[in-house]
Parts: sequence; C-alpha cells; structure tokens
Amino acid sequence: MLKYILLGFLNYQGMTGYDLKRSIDGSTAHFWHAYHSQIYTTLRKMERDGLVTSVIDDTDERLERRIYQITKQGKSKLKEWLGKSLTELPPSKDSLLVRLFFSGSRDRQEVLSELRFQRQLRQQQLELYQQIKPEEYSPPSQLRSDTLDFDREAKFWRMTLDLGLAYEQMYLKWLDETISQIESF
Amino acid sequence: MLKYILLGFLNYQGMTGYDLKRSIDGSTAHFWHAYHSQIYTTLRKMERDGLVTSVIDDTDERLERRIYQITKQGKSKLKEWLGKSLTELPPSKDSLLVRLFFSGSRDRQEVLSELRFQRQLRQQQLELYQQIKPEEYSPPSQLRSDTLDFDREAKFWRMTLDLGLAYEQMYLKWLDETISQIESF
DNA sequence: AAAATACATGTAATTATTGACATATAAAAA
DNA sequence: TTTTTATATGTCAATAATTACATGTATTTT
Repeated sequence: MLKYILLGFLNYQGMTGYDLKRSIDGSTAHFWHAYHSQIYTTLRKMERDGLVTSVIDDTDERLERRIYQITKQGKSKLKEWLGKSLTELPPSKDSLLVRLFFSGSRDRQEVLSELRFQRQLRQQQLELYQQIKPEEYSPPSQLRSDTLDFDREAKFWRMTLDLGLAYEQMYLKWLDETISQIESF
Repeated sequence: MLKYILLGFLNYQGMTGYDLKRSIDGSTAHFWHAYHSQIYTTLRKMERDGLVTSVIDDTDERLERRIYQITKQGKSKLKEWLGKSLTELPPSKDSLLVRLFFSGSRDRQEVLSELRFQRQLRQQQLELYQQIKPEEYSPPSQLRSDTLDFDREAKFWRMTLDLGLAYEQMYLKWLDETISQIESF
C-alpha cells in the first residue's frame, strides 16, 4: 500500500523522500503512516520498477536532495490501483483493546490509570485534528501538477479528516463510558 | 502482540492451535486477528521460550490434536506485560481512507459504488457484532482455570465489543455523510 | 558557543504478516 | 456416493513493518 501512497503524493508534485515523509505525517498518518526507512526503501524499489525517477537537486550543493518524480508508468499504475475497488473489510488492530480484553484479573486502579491516560492522548489527538486544514496540504501552485483539480482533491482530503475526527470522538465517548463502568464495579 | 493474546487465552484454559484460532476469530478478531500459520509458528516459539508446553492428545488417535498449556513462566510474562501500560497511541491503518484520499480524480460513480459497497459490509459487520454474546466466550466450567473470575472477565470482553459496535456505527454514519456529499458534487 | 532540532539520505537486522502449499481424518450436505 | 466443509497440523517464501545504526549540513534555541 505504501507504494500507492507515494505515487499519490508524487502525482501531486515531485518531492524528496524527506518531503514525502512530511506529507504523510501531516495528512495520511492517522490512517496510514510509514517510517522514513521504509519510504526510502520503497522509493528505491519503485525506481527500479520504473514507477518513479529521481535526480539529485544541483541547486543545493551542500544538502544532498534527491527529487522523485512519478513516471507515465507510475501514473498508469496508480490509476489501475484506484480502479480496483475494495471488496472486503481489511483487518484492524488495537493494542488497547487487547490489553482490556485480558484485564479481568488486573488491579482496577491500574486499568483506570491506563484508560485515563489513553483518554488524554485521544483528546490531544482530537484537538490536533481540529487544527488541521486539509486545504493547506496543497503544494504551492507554481509547483504542482497542472492536470489535477486541487479544490476537488481537498474535498476528499477533508472527508478522511472527518473520519479521523469522528473516530476520536467515538473513542473518547467509549472511554468515558468504560471508565464509568469500571469505577462502579 | 500475538504472543500475549495466545497467553491470554491459554490462561483461561488449555487448547489446541486450532481452538486458539477459533477463539481469536470469535472474540478478538475485530481488534486483533491472525492467520493459523502465524499462530502455529508463534506457539512453537513460545514453547521453545518456555512460556507454554504442549502434549499430543492421546484420546483421539485419529485426529492429531496438540494441546497447549500455559506455564508458570508464561503466566508471569503475561502479568508483566499487562502491568506495563500503553503510553502512546499505536498507529492504525485504513485502506479505504487511503483510496478515498487520492480519489479526487476518480470517476464519481466509481467512488460512490465503492463506498456503498463498504457501507453494506459495515452494516453486515454491525449486525454480526449485535449477535455476539461475549459471556459465551467462556470455556465450559469444568475445563477452565479455577483462579479466574469469568463473570468479571466477561465484563471486560463486553467493553471491547462495545467499542466494536460504536466503531461500526460511527463508520456507517460517516459513510452516509460522505456518500451524500459526493452525490451533491 | 554549545546544544538541540531540522533537513537530508541511507543500510541492515529483526520481527510480523500474508498467503500459498501440503497433508490427513471426520462429518455434513448434495 | 460424492462433494464440501470442518477439524487438525504444519512448512515456507515473500512482503511489510519496526527499530537501530550511521552519516552529514543547516538552523534554531539555550
């Protein structure tokens, strides 16, 4: 999947591996993230497969910046992937629920502490998402692809942020109810 | 993480690898699942590490059943793991959001079809969760561990199911809103 | 001035996961 | 009777993810 995310961003504009990491961190991270080591490794593989090309940026002799660009083959691969709809629900993982599931024999105060701490983290996450303006994901207009309607793209970006917001709100509500239940044991 | 899930179930009662797969599929799968190949591989490793022991069930000569039991070391490891609270939010993944994020240039009807299909899948998932009675996760009383309070365990199992229900309901609501928005482009 | 952080790019080992291949008996369904 | 599904246990290759190690310049903060 990371390959398609990288293609998706490079379809917007050419950028460095470091830029890609920042793009992911600032937009898709709540539903897909990656470590920089995986990004660089995947970019290498994609270049080998002809999906992207790269060139060292000469204008900055001191910082060694490698700019990646999507190729026609890469655009075609991205389009093909987007054309194949998901037909099943992919599995999801939640470490907290694993721990809670097996917490019947834990000390009640310990469980409550952990849930309260998680609640704080979720609250912070929600507040962070509330600050985000997906419209600002757009690259500067002189650099970005001419063939894309970024106003329309921004609508889709916002939809994913809306799900992130709804998810955190749902989780907070559930945490409140769960904390209350455990408090009343 | 799978190691701790297996320890958690084996703490309830001894069981085969196949039983463990069924236990996971019937309870934790919405927040942690595993393929049988990973379960068998992980059980081997856990046996090598002294966390479980196994014995071939002689009473059934024709079906080759290997029963795993948690060891004292395994109980200790599970308790130690449960005693270390989560201190950060683990990353999550959602393939649909990745696709939606990059769908600005897709055909509107295609996007709508995919989302409507996902809605059906989520509705089915919700109905499935509504059928589940976590209290029925308990092993038969003559087989299970004496030292655990299964009524109390069941309370925690239900809390995780409640999150699953809330998650599907939240997702359905978001899908409805998102489908409406795209319809009105 | 020094320390910390940001901007950069890697490599490598390890762990985790996916998915296929493989085998075999028992029970249920067609 | 045959086919399908359930009950079982593996092994293995490939891919994905995590984590650490490594190096180096620029900018900001203390």
